[in-house]
Amino acid sequence: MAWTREFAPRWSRLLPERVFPNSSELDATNSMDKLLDGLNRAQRLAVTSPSLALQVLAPPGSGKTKTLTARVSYLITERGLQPWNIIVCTFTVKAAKEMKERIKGLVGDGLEKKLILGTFHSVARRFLVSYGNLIGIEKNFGIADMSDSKAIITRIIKRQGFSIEPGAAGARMSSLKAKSMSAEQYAITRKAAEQEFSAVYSEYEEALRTSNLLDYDDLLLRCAQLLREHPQCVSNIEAVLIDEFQDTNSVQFELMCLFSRFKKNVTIVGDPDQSIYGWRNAEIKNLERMEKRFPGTDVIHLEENYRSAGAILQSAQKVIEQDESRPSKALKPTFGIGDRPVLRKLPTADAEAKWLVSEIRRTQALSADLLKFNDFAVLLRSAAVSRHIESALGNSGIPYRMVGGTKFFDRIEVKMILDYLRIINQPDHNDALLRVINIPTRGVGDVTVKGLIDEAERKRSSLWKIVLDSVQGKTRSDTKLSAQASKGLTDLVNLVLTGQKKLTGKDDQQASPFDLVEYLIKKLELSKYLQKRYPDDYETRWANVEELKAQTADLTAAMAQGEEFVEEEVLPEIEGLEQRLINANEDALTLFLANIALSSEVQRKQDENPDETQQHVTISTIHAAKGLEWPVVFIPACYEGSIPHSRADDIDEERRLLYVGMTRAQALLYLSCPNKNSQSGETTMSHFLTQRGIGAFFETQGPKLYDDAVNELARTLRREKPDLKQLIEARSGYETPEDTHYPLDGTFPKSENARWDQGKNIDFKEGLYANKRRRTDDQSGGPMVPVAGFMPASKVTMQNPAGFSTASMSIPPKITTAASRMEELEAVQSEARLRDIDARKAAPAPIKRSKAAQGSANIMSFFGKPKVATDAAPHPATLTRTSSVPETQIVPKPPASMPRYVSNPLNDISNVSSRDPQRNAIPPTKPIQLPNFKLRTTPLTTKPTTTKRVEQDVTTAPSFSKPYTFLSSPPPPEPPSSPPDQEVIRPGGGGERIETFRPATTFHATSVTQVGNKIGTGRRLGMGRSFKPWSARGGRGG
DNA sequence: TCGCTTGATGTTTTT
DNA sequence: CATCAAGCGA
Ligand SMILES: Nc1ncnc2c1ncn2[C@@H]1O[C@H](COP(=O)(O)OP(=O)(O)OP(=O)(O)O)[C@@H](O)[C@H]1O
Repeated sequence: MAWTREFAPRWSRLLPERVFPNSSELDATNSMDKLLDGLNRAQRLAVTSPSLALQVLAPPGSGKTKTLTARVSYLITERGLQPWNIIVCTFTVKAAKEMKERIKGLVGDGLEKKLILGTFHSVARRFLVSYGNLIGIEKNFGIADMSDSKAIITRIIKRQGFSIEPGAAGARMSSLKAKSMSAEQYAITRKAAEQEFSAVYSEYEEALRTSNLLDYDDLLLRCAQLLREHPQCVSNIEAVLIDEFQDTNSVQFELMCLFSRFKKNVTIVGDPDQSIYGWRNAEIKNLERMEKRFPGTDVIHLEENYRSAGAILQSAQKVIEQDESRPSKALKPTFGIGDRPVLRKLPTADAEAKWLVSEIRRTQALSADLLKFNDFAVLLRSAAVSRHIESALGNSGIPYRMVGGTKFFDRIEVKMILDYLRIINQPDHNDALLRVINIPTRGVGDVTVKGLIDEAERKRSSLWKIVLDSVQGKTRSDTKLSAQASKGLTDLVNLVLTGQKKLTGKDDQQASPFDLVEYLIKKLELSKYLQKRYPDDYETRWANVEELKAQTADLTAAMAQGEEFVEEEVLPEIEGLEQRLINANEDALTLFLANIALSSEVQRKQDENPDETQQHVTISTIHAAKGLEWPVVFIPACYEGSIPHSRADDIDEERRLLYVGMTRAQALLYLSCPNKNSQSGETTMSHFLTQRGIGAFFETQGPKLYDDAVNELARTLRREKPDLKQLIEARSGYETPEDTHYPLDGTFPKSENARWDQGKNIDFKEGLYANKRRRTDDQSGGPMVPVAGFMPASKVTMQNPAGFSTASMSIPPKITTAASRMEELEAVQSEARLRDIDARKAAPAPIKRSKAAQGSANIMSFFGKPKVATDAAPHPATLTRTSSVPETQIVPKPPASMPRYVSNPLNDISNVSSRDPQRNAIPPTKPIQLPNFKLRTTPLTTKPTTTKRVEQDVTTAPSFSKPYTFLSSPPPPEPPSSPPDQEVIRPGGGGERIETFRPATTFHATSVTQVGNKIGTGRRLGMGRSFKPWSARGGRGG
């Protein structure tokens, strides 16, 4: 009996069959050739599997993502599914972008855009925008980002006089929400002790409601609710595909089920070993739950690894195996064994950074430039440890880009403008209003604000309404306003109302988001405000404002292109269901703001031929590196407390994190551990790397890179192997062809004193390190390689002007875009920094390093590339979608030469190109179909006022051509002759070396952009208090 | 009551 | 470097 049950539905669990390939047919079908090309047998089976529910479980580098991509294409081209009936969910925006690109390559331009593809959150948002009204969600709901949430929580706790910590409360609420436990439910089951928390939870939800906001969890929850109550919203969905399934939480799982409710066609790929989001309530259990929920789920395992050299896999395996609860699985290399990974000990974090740079230089040189900057990544447990590395890279002129860390849109000066936009878009956004109600200061102080808030609370109304009423005198406000407060609020109200009017104005009057930003900047006298508020910092901050302008301009231009933006926003039409129409300007603003909230990282697709100058080393958190790969990977700071992180509560997850990091490497992997961290605490190497026997899997120093090693490296990377003669030349011409500058035991070069060497964590390594230890003597202390960037530099990687462009780029004569403006401003800064350096040389007091910089981001990527309108076929009407894609359509060939390897996984991040003239020149706007939309033909042109302002600033600063000269000349910070020992920390000096300058291309997460390699180093380091030698501040130190 | 300065404080990972 | 509390002058 059981079997009938089981058997019967079996067939119904198969895909409707157009082609039902068996294995012999697999390679036969012609149109499928391209699809299956470059896939192994298991992958092909997965791609063409007739099962409705399919799990592809496989270790890193086995081509899961590739397989998923191919399956999407297969469903479209071979199974005849319409792309708009397919939902593809990824975990990050970056992954979504990349997948879209890959699918585009397989199914041809256009189709991929019609997929419902994005992160869970963005897909959920799309549904809520279209159908939210069905469950009482107002159309213009905003998204509460983390700072919104935190502000709300803090406010509640403060008002109630509770003692719980806002951060913890937030995390707990999120955790409850991720499990669909509402405030009401929680209130019922709560323990007495949790009363406070329960109250905060309820009030938080209430606050979100009043502000018409959804937080991240709400997006998922409410979407699930929508689909539960109105399943017809997904009645068209024929297939659902999920990437990185191991990182889904239970609401996401439910969403997946709901999406696939009708056809029950689900493909997921994942790897339990790579589950690193448990802290965000991801549940690996979902794998089993899926098997239960979709009886007959097929599981396919992929085994071969196509990414990494064998030795890397072995070491990674050795790490992950330490988790004993894990079923044993092997990683099967398809490449040669390669060089063994390196596990390197160094004296300090600073030395570690310098060593890292020297290894980049060395490997580049010895491989005769087989490796470009793009091929290197530095992966970190936490962004905080990036500083040494950033400055070391910067000091040697290596361009880099930082992913993660403080985000562009979180910078206060940017956030401030955004908050105003949000208020204009949605005045009831209490917290946005609260944040800027007195910024710039307009005479509305704490007391007034408090009074207004209380009143709002009492009347259960929004802050905006109270303010509006009291200003317009409709209500005799309960709060007495001082004359100045009253005036200030009136100004604010007028500002917002005018903004709204502009936004909704009719036809010609209608303002684009870009216009609005300009309007705000002008009306708020932002420049003046920033100057006053941040005198030392003004240039940077203003540059950020300019960047925001540029971003908005990009958006505006993209929308002027028309359809794409609407297309990505709208869902397919479903009979009998009304969908909210999208097209007006207001929606553009809403979408713009939403995308900012949903993009921890935004990136732009890089042009096909990234020219050399865009090359950069990537610095990223391990989390953000998931799913990516690089030829050479460094994982510094492998000590207890960093990885596993001291605050982590799941050690296994930390181990997996290390595993994920290690498996990003294709050819070379370096782990390293400083004996002292930057807080000058002594460190113990991560116990993941000190297990018995693991030492055998690592080398203690960087690879020697003789020619056969380089050749193998080339093979692993599927690149052409360098000429032998070149290799020999490179080697003989290189000063330090071996990684021997730093003693292998982690002591300082030439220093006999090894007092930190005491005991505990060396015992087992003793054997390993013992015989090599005295090698130290050979080190006559040759010049540190990192400095090479400053040298005349004929030897080292001179192919790469990029490394030096930081220093030598010149500012293009007369461009008036925000971006170029910014470059000038940055130049001013470097000038300032120079003065700083001089000052410090004069008075060499130890200076504390200050924290890293900002980045910028490009929101544009959400709207597609602002390409010049080409001969593109006229788009079918986007709002009413008929099946505009003939099934017979033959899939266009992919770009003839799909490179066999993906040389740079992060290509898509780049933007540098985006700042190119091409981009700066606003694409010729072709008339759009959207009736309501006002065209801007020259959005990027700086307004005269701005220009003047900036020019003034520039002229008050000394000529800025100087810094560049400086940067490309011999290293100033320390006498070039100074032996390496100089960097030894003087006991009691408290000091690390003084930073010389803040490297050029710091990009943060979000950051994708332009500030690019072109800028003469914008960000400052070591500025902080010490910066401003000429200012009144000086005296303190002595 | 507001605006500004000063000093003390603190830092995982991200949709 | 950002945030926050405390304190002072207007
Ligand atoms: N059959 C194959 N032949 C050659 N190369 C392949 C094959 N399958 C995948 N690759 C390559 O292997 C690399 C890893 O692929 P992919 O990113 O899809 O792996 P993954 O399983 O998703 O990895 P991760 O779990 O780390 O995200 C890519 O460079 C991809 O092009």
